[in-house]
Amino acid sequence: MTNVSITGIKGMNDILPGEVEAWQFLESSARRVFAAFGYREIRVPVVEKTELFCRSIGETTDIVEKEMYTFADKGGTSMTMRPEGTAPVIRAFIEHKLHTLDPVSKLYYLGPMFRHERPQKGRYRQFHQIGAEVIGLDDPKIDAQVLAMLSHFFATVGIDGVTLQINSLGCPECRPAYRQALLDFLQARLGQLCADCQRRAATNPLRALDCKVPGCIEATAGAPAVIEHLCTGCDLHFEAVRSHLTELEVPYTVNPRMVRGLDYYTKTTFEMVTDRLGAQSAVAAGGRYDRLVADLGGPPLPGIGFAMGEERLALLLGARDDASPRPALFIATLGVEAERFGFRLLTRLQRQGIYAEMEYAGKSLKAQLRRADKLGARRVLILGGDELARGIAQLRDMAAGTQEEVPLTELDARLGLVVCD
RNA sequence: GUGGGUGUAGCUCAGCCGGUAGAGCACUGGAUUGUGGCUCCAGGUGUCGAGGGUUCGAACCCCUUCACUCACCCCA
Repeated sequence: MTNVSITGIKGMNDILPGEVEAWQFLESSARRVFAAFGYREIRVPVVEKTELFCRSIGETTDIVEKEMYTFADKGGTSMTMRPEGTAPVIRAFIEHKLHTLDPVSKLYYLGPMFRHERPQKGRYRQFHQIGAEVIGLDDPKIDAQVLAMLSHFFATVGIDGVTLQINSLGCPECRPAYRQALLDFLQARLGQLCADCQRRAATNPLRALDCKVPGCIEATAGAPAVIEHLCTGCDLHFEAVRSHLTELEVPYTVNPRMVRGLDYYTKTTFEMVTDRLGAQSAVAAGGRYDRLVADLGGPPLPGIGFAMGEERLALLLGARDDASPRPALFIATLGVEAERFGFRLLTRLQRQGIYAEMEYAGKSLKAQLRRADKLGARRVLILGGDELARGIAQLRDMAAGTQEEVPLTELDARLGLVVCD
């Protein structure tokens, strides 16, 4: 209201008490699930040299072309707030030669990412991802295992209504031929395509397959699919992934039109999609990147990974029961003496890990009880001048509405306090 | 970057055809000078998002601007 107050930055949100519990639940669930599959956490900086993202994500992607928070530091180096997590993780992997410790690295990370886009539902400028990467294996079994883990995570946190879609993008061997086939197909129907798709035909023909304009969906209905143009190696790999998914009873559908926004993907790609997020459909996405480690100057190791959007997960989790903590004891006092006694007792309880509250503003007993009720306190200790004089306190059970007199000498035992302080 | 919607009390919102604001919830106090929930009573701060214009008079009409929001593009 006051026009002088400082507000937060557009698209960068505060996560308040009441919301943060869902985030903690998602993060602890992810840690537990990932640990069981052998992943270890890695923490990397939020800022990297700009070049890292240009080289990994691709110079001509939207992310690199117009969505990065890039600035020059005081030495003049171009720095960028990370728009995704895989590139920094691979950079760290290479820099610390993690492949010399173990031929296979399974890593996970979580934290904020930054993209300068126009915010909307499920899409923010600072958003948070939970991601995992496996480096050093190209066996289709690991593709299936990654998907099994992802799918299990959703089951664990209780998010349903999501579907796993998979596709294969081929490799540098089979992709050029496919790209040409698609290009020929689109060129022949250019007139039927929307303006955006006509542009895409020139820049990124795969995107035309993803267009939502009815005319384009119709025009591209018979377009060649990547998975029909895979080379033998990629085809065998994809078939093996599929059969392993069936063995592991991971439900999935093949979406031959699935497209990636980052250039480094090869072979298997996948998304966890939903129709409950407004215009956003992907809650998690990832794929194989068999060239990336080498492209960034590391050993020629294959990799596969995914990232989940934490805001999107939280939206799907929906409003959960308010888990605000309830005090085990509320201390209500009347008079200076009693207040002093109560304040000491309060601190002793808190030091022993027992959540206790009291009123600090010297209000009426009625007001104190009202606050105790609002906080959901299970019991209230009532201490007035009368009680102090008699060496007792009233211990009230809020749910039952009953109370009893407890001698002060027995108070510690009744409140579960260890006797020596 | 482009388009739509919405801005009125702490929150959710009402406010007709222009006559300078209301309800519910929440909060505080009281009914009960020391006993919560239920009930009843009382209590109010709004620069009506901001700036300008039309008018005797604007929350309402016009213009501009900002914020939020949804969607396009694109993506987790």
